[in-house]
Amino acid sequence: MNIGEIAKRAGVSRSTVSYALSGKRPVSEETRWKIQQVVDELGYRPSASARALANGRTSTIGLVFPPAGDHYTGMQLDFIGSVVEAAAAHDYDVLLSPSGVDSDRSFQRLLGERRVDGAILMEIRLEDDRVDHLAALNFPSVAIGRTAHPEDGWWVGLDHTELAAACVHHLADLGHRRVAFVNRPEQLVRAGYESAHRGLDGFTKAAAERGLTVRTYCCGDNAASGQACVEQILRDDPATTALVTLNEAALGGLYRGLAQACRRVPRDFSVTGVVAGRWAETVTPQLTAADVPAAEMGRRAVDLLVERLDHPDAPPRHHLLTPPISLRASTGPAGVTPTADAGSGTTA
Amino acid sequence: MNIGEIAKRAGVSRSTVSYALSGKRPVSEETRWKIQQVVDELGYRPSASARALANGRTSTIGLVFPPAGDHYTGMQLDFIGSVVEAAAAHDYDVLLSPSGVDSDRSFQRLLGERRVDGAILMEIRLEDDRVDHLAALNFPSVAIGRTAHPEDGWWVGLDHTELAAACVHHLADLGHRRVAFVNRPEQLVRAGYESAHRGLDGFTKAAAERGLTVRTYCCGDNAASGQACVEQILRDDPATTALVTLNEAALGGLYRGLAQACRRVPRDFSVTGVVAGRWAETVTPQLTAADVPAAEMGRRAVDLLVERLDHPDAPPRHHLLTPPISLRASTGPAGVTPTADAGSGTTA
DNA sequence: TTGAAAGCGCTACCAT
DNA sequence: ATGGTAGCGCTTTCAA
Repeated sequence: MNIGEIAKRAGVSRSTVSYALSGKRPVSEETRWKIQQVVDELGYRPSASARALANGRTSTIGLVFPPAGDHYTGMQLDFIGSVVEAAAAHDYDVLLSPSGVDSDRSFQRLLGERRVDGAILMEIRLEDDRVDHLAALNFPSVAIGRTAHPEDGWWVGLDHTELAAACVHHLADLGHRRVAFVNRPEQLVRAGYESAHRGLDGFTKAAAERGLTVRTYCCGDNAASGQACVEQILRDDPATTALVTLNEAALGGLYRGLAQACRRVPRDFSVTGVVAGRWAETVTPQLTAADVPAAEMGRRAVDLLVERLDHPDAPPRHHLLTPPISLRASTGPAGVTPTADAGSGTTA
Repeated sequence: MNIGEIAKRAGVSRSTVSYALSGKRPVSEETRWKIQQVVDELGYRPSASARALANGRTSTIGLVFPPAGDHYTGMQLDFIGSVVEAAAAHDYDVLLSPSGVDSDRSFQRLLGERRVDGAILMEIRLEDDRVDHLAALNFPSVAIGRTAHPEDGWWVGLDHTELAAACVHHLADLGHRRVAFVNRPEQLVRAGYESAHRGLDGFTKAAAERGLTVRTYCCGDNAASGQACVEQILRDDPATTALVTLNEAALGGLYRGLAQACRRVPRDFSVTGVVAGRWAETVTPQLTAADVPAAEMGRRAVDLLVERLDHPDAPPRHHLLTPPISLRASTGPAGVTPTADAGSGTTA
């Protein structure tokens, strides 16, 4: 059933039906009522394809996120959820595109076939061909994260440098002198992931500033890798008393590794990092961490995109967030020097 | 740029360009080459809206999942991820719709405006108006989960009854006599969530069969609720020595509650349930559980849907999965009767 | 092997 | 306040 059918039954022209429904032109009370009557009776809804073709807008935004290498992290889930709900609030639907790079089929479809009015990009790299490509096309998009050249882009990001530094200062204030850094997987670091690089930077600089002895590690996005990573850390330097991590998915494994090495948290060993709040609260003891405000970021990204869609020539806007560290239960004062054999007691 | 432009530059008609691109009609080698040349040069891609309007297919499938009440669980993430990737493999895009019920705006848009060729439904209720509605319309869809009347539907589901029963038998075999059941939030149970109901059924029947003393609880989808739930369990019956849970998101809190009540897992207390594998592995000790094969289920759902889209009159198909329990480290023989004061030692 | 043209269902301009 | 109609860009019949 189409608009012509409605027009016929209501005894008016198709354009009148269109206007009555869109409200883009005044329609007499009586006519409007008659049309609404027919529409309700038949349960008519205009075809999205036809409308998109006619007015050039799809009322859909694309959400571009990388294909699961290993799998997805909880934070990604939070982003997806918040973006979808924020978009729904603006009456936009969300089309998912698992694309890590510019050349992915799905990404090309999104843009080339004009399936969406705008896009939100996740998992930004410092040099990101997707961002560059969209910028070159002046295609409306907002990044969750920022590249090495964020000046004139649209994005909402986290100040990972600052956050990682805050973690270091927190630990240093507690007296820790030998601290490890647990990053995302090496593959992602090599790919230039923003959070991994800026986080590492912030950690390294702050540690130097405080005169700490540090070691840095990459770690797979899963519990087993986290456990292995802790074993490696304690093997490399049994005197390590704390760690900072960006790797949410490894967190459970990090805790397990510590437990098996008989390092009690936070008595013998402090753990902190940058992690979405609700995941920080699932571990015991709960993680003291800079809480990634994923829901807020997703919402803001959508708001920014909608603004950009409504005002094609608006100047670039962005939000850089620096959430505070939430003090929970995983950090404490550095105790007496841990005995070396506590470290060597690690089980395989 | 449109197909007419390509036709002009290639010196052929628009229909020839269309056929050259779709391959639905033979085109001379020479002509095809010329067209491809122009297409590549201009980077032409046909408009998805125009194509959808012309041939009635959007090459998009809808993924309907409930709006985050509290938030999303890890399992939901796994489903979303696997559905998106499986769809991409079939060259379908995925449109997300956060709709709990039939009447949600987003759900109505999906169907009424014909934005998608078919849909995959998550979080099925025993009586689910979305499923009924789609069935009545004969709209191609596949449910992840099954209603109370699954006979002639398309779905891929988990045998929660069997799975929960298997957990009970496992515990009973280990000598546990007093076992608690930790379900999803009461709100979801009331709404009729399939997994919550069938799981509870399976638990109850198997426990009766084995002559166990049981108590059942509802629990919010987060760590704090899990912790509170364990406290309640030990308060209600300090002699409880094991629990079965379907509540993945509460798992960390369950463990924490146990730790704070000084019940060591698995020495003093056994924990098991139905949980996606990778989440079972993030807790310490790792959870012995029936692993929800989320990735496989998502993939199968897409395969089923694509089959249904390709063969509109194919008879209903479905998959009922019963994954085995993966023995990890959270269950053990029931020990000596726990002392009552271990329970009363619970902190608030 | 190719072309012409009639839609697909809607929007929005131009009339009245 | 309303109607007629020309597109939007593609697919697909019908003809040649």
